[in-house]
Amino acid sequence: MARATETRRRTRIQIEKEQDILEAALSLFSSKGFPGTTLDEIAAVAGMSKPNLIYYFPRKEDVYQAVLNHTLEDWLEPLKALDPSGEPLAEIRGYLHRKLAMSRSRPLESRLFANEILQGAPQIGPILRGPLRDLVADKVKIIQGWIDAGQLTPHNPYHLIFSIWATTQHYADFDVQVRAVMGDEVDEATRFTDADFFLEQVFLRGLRPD
Amino acid sequence: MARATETRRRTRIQIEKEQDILEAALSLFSSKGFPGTTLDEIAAVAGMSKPNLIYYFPRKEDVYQAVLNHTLEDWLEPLKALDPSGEPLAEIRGYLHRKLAMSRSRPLESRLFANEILQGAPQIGPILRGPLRDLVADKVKIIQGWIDAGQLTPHNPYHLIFSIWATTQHYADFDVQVRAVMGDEVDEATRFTDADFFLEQVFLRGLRPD
DNA sequence: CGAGACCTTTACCAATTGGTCAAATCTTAC
DNA sequence: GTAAGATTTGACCAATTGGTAAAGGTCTCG
Repeated sequence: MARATETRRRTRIQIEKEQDILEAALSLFSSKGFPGTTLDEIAAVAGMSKPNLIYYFPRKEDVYQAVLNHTLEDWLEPLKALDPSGEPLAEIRGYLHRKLAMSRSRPLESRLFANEILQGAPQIGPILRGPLRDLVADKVKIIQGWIDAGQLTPHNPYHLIFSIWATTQHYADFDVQVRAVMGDEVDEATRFTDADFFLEQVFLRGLRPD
Repeated sequence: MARATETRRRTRIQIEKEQDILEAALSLFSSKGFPGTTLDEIAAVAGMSKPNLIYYFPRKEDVYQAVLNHTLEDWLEPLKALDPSGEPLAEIRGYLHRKLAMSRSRPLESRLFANEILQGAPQIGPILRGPLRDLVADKVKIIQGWIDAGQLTPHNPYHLIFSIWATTQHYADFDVQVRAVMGDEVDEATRFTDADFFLEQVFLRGLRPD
């Protein structure tokens, strides 16, 4: 046995192949969801036979779980970087900016999570109710502090965070719709530049105290 | 033959059973996606045998297509109701309100579309690029008119519409995450009231001209 | 009522899918 | 170089799935 999770030191081949598998799986799971993706497809995209894939990840769920975990850390990074000692409006603008940049650079990851959550978060439910919840609670406290200090217009910080998630991820998750509605003549750079400008304007004007 | 789409007048039983099927299918497709839903499940929830289900909808895709079509009209209604002759900020507040109310009253429909678009809109792609695109273009023109008249802060109306879609649908599509993060002690009414208040504040402050 | 259309089900099927197994091949550390 | 361990694959399997066939039961309308 040479399972990925084994205590035994990981082989060169093991590292490479697992990487190939995770890449293939991300691309498939993110666009077709868990039930819509087959092991045969993943194996084909990863350039190996199905039994070989199963040699590295014994069950389909293991592949999926691995892809989720592999992505999760990066996903929380933008929010973690919100700095309590920074200037409130600048911090929020920074967060907005990082999150939107993430939607542009990592749309597959965004859609992977969107799929997972849409289906009721069967795998990452505990993470949402644990680490994510704690992280958000922490940042909410920071934002509330800014509000109490009169540096932001009073509002419910939870909904501010949800709104930032929603608006920024929209450009990754609903990319097909955005392009269908705007027309393909609007290129990616323009789309994201305009979105950034719009969101910054609305949120900053909306939050700046009188 | 007694196909749903036949020119023959529809039977009482036909109407009832098709309704049962569409309800069952909506509930399943919206939470498990197209590939994750089986005909056996739909039939079971609809209270009939699989061949009986197939009698009404010969192929799985037909059921899915029917659910989508059945929902589509209602889905576009809130945006259609945006009135060119109304007061700009009141119209936008009204739209925001209707759309959020929709997320609350029809979360299954919201998740159905989210699933469909996430997977690349294989079925409703043409609708997005046709009727939806035209409808949005029309409303964008109206909003642009308000901007030109100095009644709204200058911005790109496309992104305003996307932001309203994103923020309001978030409470339906990512309901599991919202509840996980806020904790279940925050009840639905509070959640939606607070969201409504927050969104209204941010968007109206963000759009009101100086 | 009764005939014809409509509805429903049991039994079945071929294809796909996640996963197993044993044998063959390749790597690596000595 | 070689042996032990790691990797890879072809052949295979049971379960599930979308869908068919045929025959029995039910509704409706004159």
